[in-house]
Amino acid sequence: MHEVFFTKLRESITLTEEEEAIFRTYLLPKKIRKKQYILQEGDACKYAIFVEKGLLRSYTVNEKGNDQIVQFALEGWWITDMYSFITGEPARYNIDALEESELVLISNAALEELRQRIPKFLEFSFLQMRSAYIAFEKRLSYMNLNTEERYKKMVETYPDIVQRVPQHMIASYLGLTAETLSRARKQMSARK
Amino acid sequence: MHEVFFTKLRESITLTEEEEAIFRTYLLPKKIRKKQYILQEGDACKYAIFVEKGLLRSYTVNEKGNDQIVQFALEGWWITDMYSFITGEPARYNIDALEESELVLISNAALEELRQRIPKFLEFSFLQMRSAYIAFEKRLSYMNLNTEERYKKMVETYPDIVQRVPQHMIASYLGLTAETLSRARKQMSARK
DNA sequence: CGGGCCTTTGACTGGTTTCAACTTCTGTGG
DNA sequence: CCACAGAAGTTGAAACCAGTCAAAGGCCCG
Repeated sequence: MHEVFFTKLRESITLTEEEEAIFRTYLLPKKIRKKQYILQEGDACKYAIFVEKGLLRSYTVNEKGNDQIVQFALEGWWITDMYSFITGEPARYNIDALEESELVLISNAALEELRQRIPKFLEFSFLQMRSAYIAFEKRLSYMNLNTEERYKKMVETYPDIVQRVPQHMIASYLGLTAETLSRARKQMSARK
Repeated sequence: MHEVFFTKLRESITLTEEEEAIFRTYLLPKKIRKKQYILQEGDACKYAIFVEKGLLRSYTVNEKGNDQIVQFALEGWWITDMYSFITGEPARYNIDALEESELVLISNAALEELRQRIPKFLEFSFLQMRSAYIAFEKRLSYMNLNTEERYKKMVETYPDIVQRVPQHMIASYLGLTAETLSRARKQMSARK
């Protein structure tokens, strides 16, 4: 149970048996099917979601009715509407499953208690947040590249996501239309 | 000395006199003139920079020779090339002063020691990082808006920056050319 | 086998960039 | 204190890239 979760944790910090036991009392396992929502826009985002298995995405729907994918989350990744999660405001994102998935849910209160009770976990949280920050910074810098370069970066950074996700969702994640990405790919393969 | 720095700190956490004294031993004050570099692409980014007074920017120069502004930093803000700062890799950003500025520099080793010695500071760091993360997420979502909306968001989010920074730098920060922003502004004022 | 989703392709449109010229503003040195 | 050079902002015209709309073909799953 929660194997990936603890493996991931042990990569950065060492937990005693007691600490691990404390942890377990806060974790909420959950399985969801493909296309099932775990969060819908407007609801309060009560949980941070850790992906044990499967693949999720968060996205918003803009005025024109198009999805804009904010994030993907594979095995070992976290996903949530961070703002809603910590403020309690209604969520601006939807989160749903692109594959059948196994999740671990944790509430904000639980995380706060854990950070309090297990100082090493506070450190872990800091490091995680810092990595996420850097990833975002990188991604933002890619938004100035042209279509082709942007797609290339995506493929080299997250080859597994590109493989497992429909192409039009990759396009959405990159801020492109499905058509534009399709054409860019065609050109790339023609040149090669 | 370092007034803004400690004010900012005290907004989130309470420090004893000893703790504050410990802090001071790690801080490196520095004044720089307008247009002066504090970090250049290729050098290792040794310091996280806290702005006591003034205004800095970080930016990259792309293949075409255009600046791309990554971040601005006003009084009370942090700025650094986070990736270079924590890995020691050569920096990918330049950081320079847009106004005469007073800074506080801290090395990564110093921050690590401080987080170790003063647990409250670890918590502070976590919270700061989390806020920065949310800000980035928000900014990324604005990149899908059209020119006018993007500029409006900028004005409402950071009115002080818009006031103090040349317009073509705002354009760069928003991922636009100076000409496009100029035209958008003209249209906006014509309609009003 | 059929339906729905996904991808591709074409024609058209529109917004942004690019390049160049001109004006306005600003700061500096004579 | 004025003159001048450089930086910043504006405007126009042309080229280009991505978006939009529409349609067709492919593929997977029930």
